[in-house]
Amino acid sequence: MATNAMFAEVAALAGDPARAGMLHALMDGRALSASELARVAGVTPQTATGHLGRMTAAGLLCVEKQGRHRYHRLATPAVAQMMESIMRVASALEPERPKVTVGPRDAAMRTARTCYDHLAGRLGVALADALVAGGHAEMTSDGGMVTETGVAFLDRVGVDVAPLLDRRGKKRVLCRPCLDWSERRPHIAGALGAELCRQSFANNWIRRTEGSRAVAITPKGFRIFREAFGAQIG
Amino acid sequence: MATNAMFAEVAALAGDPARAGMLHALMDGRALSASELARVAGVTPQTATGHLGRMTAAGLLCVEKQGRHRYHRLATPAVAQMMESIMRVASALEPERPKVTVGPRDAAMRTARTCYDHLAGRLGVALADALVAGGHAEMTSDGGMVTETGVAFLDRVGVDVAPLLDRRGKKRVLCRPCLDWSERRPHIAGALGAELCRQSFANNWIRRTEGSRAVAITPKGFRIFREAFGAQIG
DNA sequence: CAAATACTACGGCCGCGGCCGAAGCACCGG
DNA sequence: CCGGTGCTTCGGCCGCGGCCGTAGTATTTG
Repeated sequence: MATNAMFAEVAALAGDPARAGMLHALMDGRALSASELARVAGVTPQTATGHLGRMTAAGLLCVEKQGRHRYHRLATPAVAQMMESIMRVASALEPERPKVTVGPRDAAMRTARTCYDHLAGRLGVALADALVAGGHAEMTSDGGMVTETGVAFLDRVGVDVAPLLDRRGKKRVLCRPCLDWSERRPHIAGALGAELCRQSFANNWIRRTEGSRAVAITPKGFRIFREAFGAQIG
Repeated sequence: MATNAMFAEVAALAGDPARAGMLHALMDGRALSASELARVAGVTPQTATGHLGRMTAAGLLCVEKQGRHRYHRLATPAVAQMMESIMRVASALEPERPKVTVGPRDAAMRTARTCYDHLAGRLGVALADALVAGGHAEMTSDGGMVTETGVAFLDRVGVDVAPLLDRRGKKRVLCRPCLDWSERRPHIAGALGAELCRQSFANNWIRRTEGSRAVAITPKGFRIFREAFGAQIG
C-alpha cells in the first residue's frame, strides 16, 4: 500500500499557503492564467510557475495553452470536492470570528457566487431552502434527493433535469450538499447544482462579475428566484 | 476571508508522510495509543508526540487519556471524509500499479475491513452491489438512497434503520458512496453504512482481527451475507 | 525585425519544520 | 518508595522546499 506517499503528496500540495490560494481562486471552475494566479497567491510569476507545474504533474490541475497565456483549472470535480471537505474541517477550527464588517466586494460574494460548478452564497442557500420547503427536494448530510414533484417543478421553471434521470424519470439522488465558508448552511451541489447553475447563466438569471467568483442576480433572475422558486433572497 | 491560512494548515498537517500514516491508521475509527501511532508512522515516540499534539490542537484528532496511555482517534467524521476525498484524488495519480501479489495480511484487508465507521473491501462492495441489485438502494456519485422495499428488507434481516428515518418512515437519503484504495468501486458509507457495520459486529457476523483494520467474516455472517443479502463474496 | 508580454529555467539564499538524543513527568506495579 | 513504562519537553542538527533575481524561451504587436 504505497498509497500513503501519494496521499501525503496531494495533501502537502494543498497545504502550502500560496498553492492553497491558487486552488481557492480556481474553485469557481474557471481557468485562470499563470500571472493571475501568481497575483492572488501573492508570489512572483516564477514562483507561481513552480507551484503550478507541481500541481499539474500531480493531477490537481490541467493546463490549456492559448497564445502566450497558459490557463490553469482544476483537473477534475474530485479536486473541488476534496477542497470542500478540507474547508469543512478547517472551518471547524475557527479560532476567532472577527466581526468586522467586510467590504462591498465581499458583500457581493456573500450574496451570490459560484462554487466550482454550482451556486453558493445566500442565493445558493436560499434556493436549497426553497426547494426543500416546497417538497421538491430532501437533503441530509449523506446526500440529497429530488422528489417527483421536484422533477416536475424544475421542468416547469425551465431547469431540465430529464437528462439527469436514468430510470424512467423516477426521483433520483442527484444533488449533494456542499457547505463552505460564508453561509454555514448546505447548498445544492452535485448534478442538479451544476445544471441549476448552468441554466441560470443560460437563462440570464445571473451574470458573472468581472474578475470575481461573485455573480450578479439580474432583475429577471430576481423575479424568477423569488416568484417561481419562492426563494427568500435579499 | 482568513480561511485560507486555516485551510492550508489543515492540508499541511495531512501532508506530512508520518502524520498521513497516523491518520491512515486511525481510519478504522478506533483509538490508538501514541506509541502505536509512532510505530506505524515509523518515527520515535517523541517525534510522534509533536505530530499528535499539532493535529489535536488543529482539531483533527481528539485524545482520551486512560491510565498511562493516551488514546488518539479522529475527532469527527468530517475528518474521515476529508481523508477519503484526498485519497480519491491521490489514487487518480496512480503512477504505476505494481502487480506483485500482496501478502496474506493484505489479502485479509482486501476481503473485508472497516473504513472509519463502515465496511469496505470486497465485503463492503458486495453488500452495496447486492442492495442495489435487489432494488433496496440506489447510488449515484452524489449520494445514495434507501428505497421503501429496502427499509423493509433491512428491518427483516436485522438491521434497524428506523432511527435513521425522520419523516414518517419514508425512504430517505441515508447512505453515501465511499470509494477507497483496494476496490475501485463505491461502497456504502453514511448513516446506513455506519449502522450496517455496527449491527454486523453486534450480531457477530464479523469480528475484528487483532491489530489490523481487517475484519473476519464469521460462518454465521457468511451465511447471512450470502443468503439474506445475496452478496457475492468469495 | 525589434520590442513587449507571458511564462519558464536556473541558482542561491534562508527559514521552517521534521527528526532524534537526552532528560523530565505521570502513572502503575511490586 | 522504587523501578519500569508510556509519554512529553527541550535543544540542536539538518535537509527540504519556498522564495526571488537573473536570464532565457515562446508568442504577439508595431
